Amino acid sequence: MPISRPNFLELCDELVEQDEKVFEALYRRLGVSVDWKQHYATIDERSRRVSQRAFLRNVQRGEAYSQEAPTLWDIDFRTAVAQAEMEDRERPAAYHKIPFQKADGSGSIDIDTTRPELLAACVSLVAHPDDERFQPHFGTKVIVPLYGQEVEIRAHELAQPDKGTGIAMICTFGDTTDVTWWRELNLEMRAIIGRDGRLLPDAQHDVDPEAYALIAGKYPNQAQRAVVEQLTEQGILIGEPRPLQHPVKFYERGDRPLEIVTSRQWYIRNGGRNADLRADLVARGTEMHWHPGHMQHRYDNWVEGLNGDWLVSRQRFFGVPVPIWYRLDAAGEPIYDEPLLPSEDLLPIDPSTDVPNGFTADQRDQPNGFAGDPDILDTWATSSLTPQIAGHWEEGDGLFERVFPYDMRPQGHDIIRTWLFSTITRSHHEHGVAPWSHAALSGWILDPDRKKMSKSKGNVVTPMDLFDQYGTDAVRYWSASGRPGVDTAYSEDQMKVGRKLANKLLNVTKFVLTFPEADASIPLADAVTDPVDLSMLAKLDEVITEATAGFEAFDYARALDRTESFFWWFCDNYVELVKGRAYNSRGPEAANSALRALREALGSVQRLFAPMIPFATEEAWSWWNTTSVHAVSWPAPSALTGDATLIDPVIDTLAHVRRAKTEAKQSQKAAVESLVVTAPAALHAAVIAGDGDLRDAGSIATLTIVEGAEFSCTITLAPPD
RNA sequence: GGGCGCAUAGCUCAGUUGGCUAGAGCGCUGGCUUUACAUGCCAGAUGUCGGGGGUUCGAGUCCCUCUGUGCCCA
Repeated sequence: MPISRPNFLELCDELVEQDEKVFEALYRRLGVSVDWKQHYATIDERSRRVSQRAFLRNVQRGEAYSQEAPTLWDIDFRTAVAQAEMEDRERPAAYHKIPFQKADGSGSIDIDTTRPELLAACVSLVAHPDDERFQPHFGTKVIVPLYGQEVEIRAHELAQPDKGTGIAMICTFGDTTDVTWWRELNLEMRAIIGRDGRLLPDAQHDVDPEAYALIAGKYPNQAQRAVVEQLTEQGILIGEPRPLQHPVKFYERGDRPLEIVTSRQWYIRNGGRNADLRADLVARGTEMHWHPGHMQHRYDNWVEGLNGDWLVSRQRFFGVPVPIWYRLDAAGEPIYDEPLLPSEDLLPIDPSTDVPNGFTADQRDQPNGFAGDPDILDTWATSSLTPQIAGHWEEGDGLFERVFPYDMRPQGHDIIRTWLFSTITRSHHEHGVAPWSHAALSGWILDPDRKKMSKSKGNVVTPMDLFDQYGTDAVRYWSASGRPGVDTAYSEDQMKVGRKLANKLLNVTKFVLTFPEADASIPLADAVTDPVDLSMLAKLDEVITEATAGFEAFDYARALDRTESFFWWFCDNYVELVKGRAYNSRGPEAANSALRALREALGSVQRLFAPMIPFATEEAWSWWNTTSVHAVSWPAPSALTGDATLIDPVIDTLAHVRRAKTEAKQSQKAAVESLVVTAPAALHAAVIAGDGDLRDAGSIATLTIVEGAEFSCTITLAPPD
């Protein structure tokens, strides 16, 4: 059923609206804290306006241009494809050895080709200029088998002497090297493949029409069979075809090899044809910090390896229209050199329905009238403007001036060559700066076998089910434990660990809050007096410092790791150690020191964990605060005078006691008749400081300290009841 | 073929300018009904730090080389 572009866009908008709701629900569930009033869709009105405005500016400054040129073309999608969307795939092929008779009758020259079906498109033979085997032949002519056209033998450095027979045929066009040769050697055009992927119905000039009729209208692979059959029947083909594997260019979403057809397309200059611009864009990359740093190499390699400008027009329906019309001459042919541009205040426009200034609708597609550009801009041509779209560039509200250049672009490393590079290119052209100061590249989520997840493999896991099963915090915990830029294997085991962590946080909070609230009017430094408590807070200070440094270096995994290690130590050792004192075993002042320290640590830990496990921390925080944990300030070190290492021998002693009970298969509650700690004199003060807590935690009747070079404990358990 | 990574316990990984006996979690084994938590607690076993060479008083860490593996590009 035919449908107009506006109607099609309308249907797309409806679908987008539905999908947006699904995604918003997902992101809200994930706990992403963004301003939901600030959303946009890649194709909504503002995005179209910004995209068209930026493109028109590029056109006016000469950074965008249209050109009739050989273009990589997907015959199924019926559209041109940009360099960034191509990939090489190994495909079986076969060398066919074919002799070309010299035009002067002085013998023949053998060539090897994987595409004999393109003999009818042959425009030259080429060998390396230093190749002595062919030097005598340069400038002479040969006759193409079957089709009879005469072509000249040329020299070019890209010809590889060790490939095939060392001399290749140039066709318009078999591959991208053909395009280079064609351009640099100023060869004629003898194209035979059409946009539908079939061989054109009529033979090109100089090509024998009868021979060509046998392959006209066929797909290349069908034509190849026909040509090989002919070559064999006529005894031309030398030997059997020799199979080989070689890389063939595909559209990354396509199923059939790309062909090269000539068409008019829009390009944006990206340095692919200009070394100065290329150097400028590489320099933009050095203006930002890369996380991790080695990702910058990928950017540099990509920019330095570009071999053409950025093809931005696409022959598709859904997208931002190229905002251009063309005047038609008396014969109804477009005058491409003088495109008609809309004024910016009319944007966004659709040239298929809107009429350029000075024309009327009935002049559309009429001689001396106008025609709209039928193409759309590639999705990356709009995505490359996300800073401008999100920041309301030239939308009159002043937001852009406040947010641009941005602090950070977070994205996957697989789209450095597309999203990241194209964004830098547009920002360079439009604003003359790098669009942000930090690029944070995340790795991929791999399946448990460390394979990349993809729809085609069917190994994709969607998050919503995992949120239901393990809780959002658990999924976030797992994902935050993958270091920046490093691929992370999907692991439900890690999610279980995250679930345990969230649960532990809730429980320890509940426990600490069962104790009466200490008098908060007394400064922390005056209330926390016990060296054991001060030591714990000193350790916490180190953790806060390290976690903060981790975040500042974009290493959230490190921040999580340090916080988590401290937290489990805190629960299993510190809390167990001071529990008795908190229960008032040694009087209110001693208890108060522990209670203040416990709450201080809890408050910091909840804030340190808040970015990773936002829901459990918010819940736990709400039990004893009226604010949101996500709105309060980041924890700062307490800067008290504690010695972070003082508590270590105390915990070590407790571990010895626990081990003794475990080895005796006794409960940890079992009574200890006597504990003798042998320790170097330097550790005595620490053990003495922990004496009371140790007695409580270990149910120890008598604790004696003696001097000795090696730390050891002698434990006598009380006889069981 | 070029570029960039990775290789540490059965598994997933940490190990920041080289520095005591290489760590964690999971898993495994054994024990503990302990008044925040059995979604818990205590303890235990497991390593040629991929191979080789070099620098150094000292190398998982730095250099060279080889092997394996992954990504990007041609």
